[in-house]
Amino acid sequence: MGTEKCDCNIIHEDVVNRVKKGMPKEELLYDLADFFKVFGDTTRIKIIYALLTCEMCVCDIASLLNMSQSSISHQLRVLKQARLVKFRRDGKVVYYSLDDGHIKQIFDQGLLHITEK
Amino acid sequence: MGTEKCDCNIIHEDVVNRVKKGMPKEELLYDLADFFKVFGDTTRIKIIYALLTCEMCVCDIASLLNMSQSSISHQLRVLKQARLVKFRRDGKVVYYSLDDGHIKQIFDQGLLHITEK
DNA sequence: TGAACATATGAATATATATTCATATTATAG
DNA sequence: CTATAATATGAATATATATTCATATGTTCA
Repeated sequence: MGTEKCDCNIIHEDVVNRVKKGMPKEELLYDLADFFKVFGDTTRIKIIYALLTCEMCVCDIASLLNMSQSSISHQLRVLKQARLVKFRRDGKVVYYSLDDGHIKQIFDQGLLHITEK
Repeated sequence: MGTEKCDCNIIHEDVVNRVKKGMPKEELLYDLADFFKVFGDTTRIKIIYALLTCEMCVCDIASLLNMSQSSISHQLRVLKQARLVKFRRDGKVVYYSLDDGHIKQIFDQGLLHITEK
């Protein structure tokens, strides 16, 4: 070998091989990490929580979180790209709302973990 | 006011106030983002997926993922701090395993989202 | 048409974080 | 006790990303 990145011996080769077989495809794991990355930011978490109550326009979200319109808009783009929010335009105003049914359940599972013990 | 971070007008003050009331505490939202941040990295996702099958030692995980022992150890520390993995020592070898019952469900919800449509 | 407003976005900056490298710690075997 | 192996960890580096700033785009209304 020689070009192994791993700098230690395989202690349990059978285990490693068995686990390797059960691992999902690299790409799927990458996408999954990318998906959770979206939830890994306080601002985005707050936006999502707000939208759990009702749809809101960009200004309202900025007011609610006391943050700049620009930063909210940037984060809404991230949420949009992750297909977590959708929007509708009404004149000058753009209303954002949630576009995923799993969010609440994912949040609840997360809350279960952090409030546990 | 004047010291408002938000640079736009509140268009729907009633909505903002209503949503504000429903928002969880700042600290909880921060903790939740911190929790999901742990899942937002491919290496950690892979480690967790591996441990879903069975407990593994550091070397085995490094071999499995073809990464250095050090980086795996660093990431295991993150997972440990997030109370997502636990470990037991057997001589020189340290075995890691999952320490949370919600992980599988959270992953499944995430997979539902990314494989949808 | 043009002024005003809501939103979007590119670039710059600041900050967070993943990996590497070198080395420390802990345990076993001889 | 010493050499070796498995793991842990601090510091440095490289990379990702959140926010800001300036400005562009799109829409309404006078």
